[in-house]
Amino acid sequence: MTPLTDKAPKFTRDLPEARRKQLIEATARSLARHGMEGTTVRVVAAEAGVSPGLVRHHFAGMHDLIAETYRWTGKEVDRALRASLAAAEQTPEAQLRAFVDSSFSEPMLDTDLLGVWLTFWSLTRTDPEIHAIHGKVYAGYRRRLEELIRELAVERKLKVDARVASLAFTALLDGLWLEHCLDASTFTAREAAMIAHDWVDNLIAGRFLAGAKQALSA
Amino acid sequence: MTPLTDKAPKFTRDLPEARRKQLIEATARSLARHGMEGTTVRVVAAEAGVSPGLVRHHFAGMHDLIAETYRWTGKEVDRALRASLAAAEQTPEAQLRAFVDSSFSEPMLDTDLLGVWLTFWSLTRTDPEIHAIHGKVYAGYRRRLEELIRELAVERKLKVDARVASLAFTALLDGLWLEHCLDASTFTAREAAMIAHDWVDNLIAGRFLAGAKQALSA
DNA sequence: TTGTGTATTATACAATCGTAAAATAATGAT
DNA sequence: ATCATTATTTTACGATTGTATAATACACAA
Repeated sequence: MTPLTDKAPKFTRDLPEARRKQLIEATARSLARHGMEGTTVRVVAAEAGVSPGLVRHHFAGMHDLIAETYRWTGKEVDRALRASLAAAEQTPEAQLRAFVDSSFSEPMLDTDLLGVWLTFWSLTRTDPEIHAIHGKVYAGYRRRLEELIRELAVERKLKVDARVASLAFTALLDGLWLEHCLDASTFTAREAAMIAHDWVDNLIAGRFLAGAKQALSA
Repeated sequence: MTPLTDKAPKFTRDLPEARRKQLIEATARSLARHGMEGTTVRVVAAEAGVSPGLVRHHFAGMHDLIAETYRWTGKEVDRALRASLAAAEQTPEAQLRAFVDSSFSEPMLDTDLLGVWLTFWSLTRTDPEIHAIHGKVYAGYRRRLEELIRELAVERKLKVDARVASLAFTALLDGLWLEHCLDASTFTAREAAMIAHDWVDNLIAGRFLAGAKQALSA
């Protein structure tokens, strides 16, 4: 049974880049399934199918791996969003609609993503490095929305504070996304999308903060 | 220096109820400051000024203490909200406005509260007991809002789906609250309140899901 | 003042954590 | 075919985790 001449490798080597990616993806899966406390060096290694020691060979430590996983997840979400927008019609409204639709369909609806995101939000409060990453991720996230709303305002000749509108929009999307993923039994992804589209309807109709201008200087 | 007749007690006894409350509050502070991973039996005990062993004397275990802290925090938030509503005018609109205002002022704005809440949200995904508590807390939370919107609709003769409207409202509030507490530099609590009040404005004007009825049955 | 209950502390223990170091072996170059 | 590189595994260590148990001593009743 034991091969004499032919030897089966005990493990296969991989390029550092590829291995790092595998470990990052394993970390994301672990964070989603077991949370922060359940995500240990050994669990991640087992999930990736490698030995625990390999983690410290490719990353400075567990903390570094977590931070790197945040950066990767952020880029992944950004990539999915960007792809949806690219596939849609290149008008401000169509882009906003595409943003809504992709926010409430795969792979965004993956409840695992929320698990990962929640631990990052939680870490944001205590960890300065994670906090910095969070700032960058959300800055890009909102900058794009703000720009879309600004273009929409010009196109439709609307008087809207693009910054505040983008804040309201992201808050609504995040809130809907959060609560749907937390407990999908309360409302469907379709209802969430409907609510968000309705917000866009009102924005286009010039009904966002239409009568509250004086509240700003009050 | 050492007192001969007068003896200083090494510790003071307390009623189980009082001690449990102290430990729960210490747990909340620890969750806010150090997150889930940093909240250990010893840290909580130190925060409460008692010995680590006392935790297991009053609670079945660390997990039980966390769950109990969720129940307590949920009631505490509910109490603060209820007090604000009671102090406000007893009309549906005034009640909704009070709900908004108290959501973006002390003690709700306490960034520590978000820290606690985030760990609970995170636990909701993996822990069945925490998930059940979450369901109860949010059910009451939304039931009150749904009822207020229903009353508002009757009073103003509006055709609104109170259930969906309450979902949108809580999502907007939670999203604004979450993102403001995560990074207070992006927008102020006042702006958050302004956005939420604007949503109420549009609701009263009958502009919530005004043109999307057919989308429901599509 | 002397007991009695039990809240509280003190100590101990097995399990698991992140990390460090050495041993091994797969892979490409010579 | 042999070597050198280094990705990977293996083993080990100190620190910390939650929990269990025993010892202590506060508070109250008699």
